[in-house]
Amino acid sequence: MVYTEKRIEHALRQGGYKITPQRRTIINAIIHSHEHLTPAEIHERVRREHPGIGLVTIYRTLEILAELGLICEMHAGGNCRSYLIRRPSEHHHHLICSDCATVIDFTDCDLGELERRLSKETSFEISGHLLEFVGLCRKCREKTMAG
Amino acid sequence: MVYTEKRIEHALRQGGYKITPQRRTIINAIIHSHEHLTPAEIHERVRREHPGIGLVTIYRTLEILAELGLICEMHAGGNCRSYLIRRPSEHHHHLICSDCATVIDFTDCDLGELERRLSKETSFEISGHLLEFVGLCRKCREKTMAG
DNA sequence: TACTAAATGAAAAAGGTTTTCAGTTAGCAC
DNA sequence: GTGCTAACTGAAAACCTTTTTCATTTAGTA
Ligand SMILES: [Mn+2]
Ligand SMILES: [Mn+2]
Ligand SMILES: [Zn+2]
Ligand SMILES: [Zn+2]
Repeated sequence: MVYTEKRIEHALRQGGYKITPQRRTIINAIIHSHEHLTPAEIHERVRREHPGIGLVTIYRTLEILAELGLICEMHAGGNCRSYLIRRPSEHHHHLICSDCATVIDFTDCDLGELERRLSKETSFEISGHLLEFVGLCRKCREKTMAG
Repeated sequence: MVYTEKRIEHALRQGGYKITPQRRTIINAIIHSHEHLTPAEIHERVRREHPGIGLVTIYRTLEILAELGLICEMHAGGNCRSYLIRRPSEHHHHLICSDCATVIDFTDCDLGELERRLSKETSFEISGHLLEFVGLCRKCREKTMAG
C-alpha cells in the first residue's frame, strides 16, 4: 500500500481536517521527494509553487501528517528533524559516518521477529522503527591512520 | 569493560584534555544516572554540587565525551538530545508509545549479523547503533477504542 | 614558581519550534 | 448559490536549545 495524494487527503478528511491548497502543496512536495526533508527544506520547495506560504503552516501540517502516521519523522544528529513519506516499499535505514557524515542507505533490516516478540511481551502495537548504524567510512579510517 | 571515573579521566588526558572540577562533576552525574539525561538535566544535577557552573560547560564537556566515544547520544522526539554513559553491559534500546510517550527499555537487539554484513559490504567500521520501535501502548490503544 | 594552552562563565547570537491573534477559507447546511 | 462556523493561515512575538565570542581563570608541566 503506497500513500498517494488521494489516500492522504482521504485520511485527512477522516481525521476532521480540511484540504487546503497549502496542504496539498506540502503533501506533494513530500510525496515527490525520496529524500528526508527538514521543515525548512519543505518550506523552500513549497514556496516555489506557493509563494507566501508560512513556515508555520509547514510545521502544523507535518504535525498532523505524523500524527496520522502518513509520514515518518527522523531524528539524526544535530537538531534537525526530517520527514519522509511512508513508503513501505522503500522502507530503509542509515549507516552514517561519524566523521564525514556520509550516509549509506540499506533496506533489509529484518526486525520482524524482534518486533513480534516485543509486541507480545509488552502489549504494544508497534507501528514503526528507527534503525541507524554509526561508524567510520573507509576514507575517514584511512585519514585517521595517516594522521 | 565499564567506564569508570578513572578510565574516563584517562581517556580525556589521552586526548589532550584537562581534568577540571567541573568536568569531574559532570562525568559523575552521568555515571551515576541510569537514565538518559538532557544537557539541561545534567546542568541541574551538577549545580547542586557545583553552583555557578555554566550550561555552556555542560555542552562543551558532552561534546568531548561523545567525540571520545565515552557516552552515547540519543535522539528522541522533540528537539532534546540526551546522553547516557556507555555501559556495554547495559546496552539497550527503546520502545516508545507515540501517544503517551511511555518508554520501555529492551536489551536484546541481536543486530550482530546485520552489522557484520553491512560492515563487509560498505567497508565501514561500525561502532554503534540506534534502534527504536514506535507504537501504541495498551492503555492508549484502549483509550482510542473507547473514544 | 612561572608559563602557556586549555577551560570557564557571562552575554550575545543563532537556530529551530511553538504560541498568539486577527483575518481568511473549506466544507457543510439550507 | 448563500451563509455559517469551525478550521486554517500568516505575521509577529515568544520560547528553547545550542553555539559563538571574549575576557578571565586554571590545569598541567617545566
Ligand atoms: Mn535515506
Ligand atoms: Mn533507556
Ligand atoms: Zn567518513
Ligand atoms: Zn501510551
